[in-house]
Amino acid sequence: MVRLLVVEDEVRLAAALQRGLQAEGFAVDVAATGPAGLDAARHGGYDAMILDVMLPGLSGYELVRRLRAEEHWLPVLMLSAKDGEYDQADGLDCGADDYLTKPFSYVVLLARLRALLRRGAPQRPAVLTVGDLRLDPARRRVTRADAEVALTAREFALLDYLMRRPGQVVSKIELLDHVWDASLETAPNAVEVYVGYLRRKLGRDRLETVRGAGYRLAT
Amino acid sequence: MVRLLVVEDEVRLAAALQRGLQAEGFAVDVAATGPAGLDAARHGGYDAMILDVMLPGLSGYELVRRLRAEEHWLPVLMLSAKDGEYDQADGLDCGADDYLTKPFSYVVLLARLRALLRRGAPQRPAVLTVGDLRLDPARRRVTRADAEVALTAREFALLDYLMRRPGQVVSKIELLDHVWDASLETAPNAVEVYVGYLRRKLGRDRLETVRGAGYRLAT
DNA sequence: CGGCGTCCTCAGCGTGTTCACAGCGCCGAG
DNA sequence: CTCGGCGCTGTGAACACGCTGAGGACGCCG
Repeated sequence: MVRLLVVEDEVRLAAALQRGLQAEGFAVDVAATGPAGLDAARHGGYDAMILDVMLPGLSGYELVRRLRAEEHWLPVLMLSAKDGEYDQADGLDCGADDYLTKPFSYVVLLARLRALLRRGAPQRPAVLTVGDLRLDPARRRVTRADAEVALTAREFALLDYLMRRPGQVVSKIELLDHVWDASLETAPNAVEVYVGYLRRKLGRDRLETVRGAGYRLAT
Repeated sequence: MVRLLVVEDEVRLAAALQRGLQAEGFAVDVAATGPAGLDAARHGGYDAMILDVMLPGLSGYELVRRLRAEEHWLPVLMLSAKDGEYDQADGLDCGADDYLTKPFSYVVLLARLRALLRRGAPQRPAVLTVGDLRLDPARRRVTRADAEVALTAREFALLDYLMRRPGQVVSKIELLDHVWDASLETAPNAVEVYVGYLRRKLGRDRLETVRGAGYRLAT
């Protein structure tokens, strides 16, 4: 499953992109602001990003620059209403991999996107990393300090969810909603049980419990 | 009808903005000082605010910070003569949604404003900061002078409520209503007890008691 | 059909949290 | 100075929360 991040503040365009790309078989997440996009790109384990230049909070240019400065090599396809030579040059200079001006043909977008994915990013780690924990969503593999850890489906889903929110407190209800899908039918105790399993396999202190609030993955 | 609030003390610029934006079909009110702007933003039911940083009475940074602390999520476009990266970062950290440096192009202002309105009000609870106290709701972490402070659920909720109203006197009844949810069943003494706990952990002089009225978080 | 792995419930236990209580100190009024 | 009221705090008991081992239900595979 190829995972894409669309950073676009115009709601209709974002929704259209999401629908279209999902129909092509991509998993698509959308961020609506510069800061939100930067954060998602940092931690989300995406295969590529489609990035608008005009964003609230942080421009697309600045977003790519910061991303590259932090040595994230995620392929970036920039979208812009401007079409001056200078603007394109600016975008590419900032570290984008390709540049498309609005209005653009959807077919062209798809073609360029595929080209980008084919090319890939040389140094790209398509895995989530937190401390010495690594989780590869595609291969469904988890390693801790380079040693493989065998997880069941549920354990994997739980760890996956937590690793996408490192350092944040996640409530049991939230976990039931997103990892279990059926919060009403499952007792919150199930979460405690599975946190226990993960702790046994990953180390006692990786998962902090915040009494009365939820759990937090230590960064 | 889209309603805008312009907070700008420079009369000529304020008038020019008002005229220009009205010509675009917006309803525009102007406030000339920080306190007046804060008050208008609180109670005016505006769709967005254009906010100068340099203001008499209360800086634009501080204004946004207070607004966000009170959980008003009105889109804010900041205007500033400074253009250092740090100033921008400061503005955005305080909770502004976009930032424009003077002198700015009127067309750019309009475009950004529209982008802001398109997106609507953000649901972004940033970190609360009062003095050297920092409270991060998402991570559920509290630090005092960069040292982490461990709080129980109740202590955290109490501090959270007070930090959203820095410098204001909050009565025990109000605290029982909002932090305890069951004011009838709990004695007001519980508040005194927990204020005591917080004082022990955060420092004696952070929480002032206003005899006969309530408590106030020192700014 | 039996063995196996996974998922989840259940009940008991330890522990941290919450809060009532009561005595005391401080502050302001008279 | 005295007195009353308000707020502070140490003590302790009830309680809620989260952890864990045991085990039942279910599906899968030989």
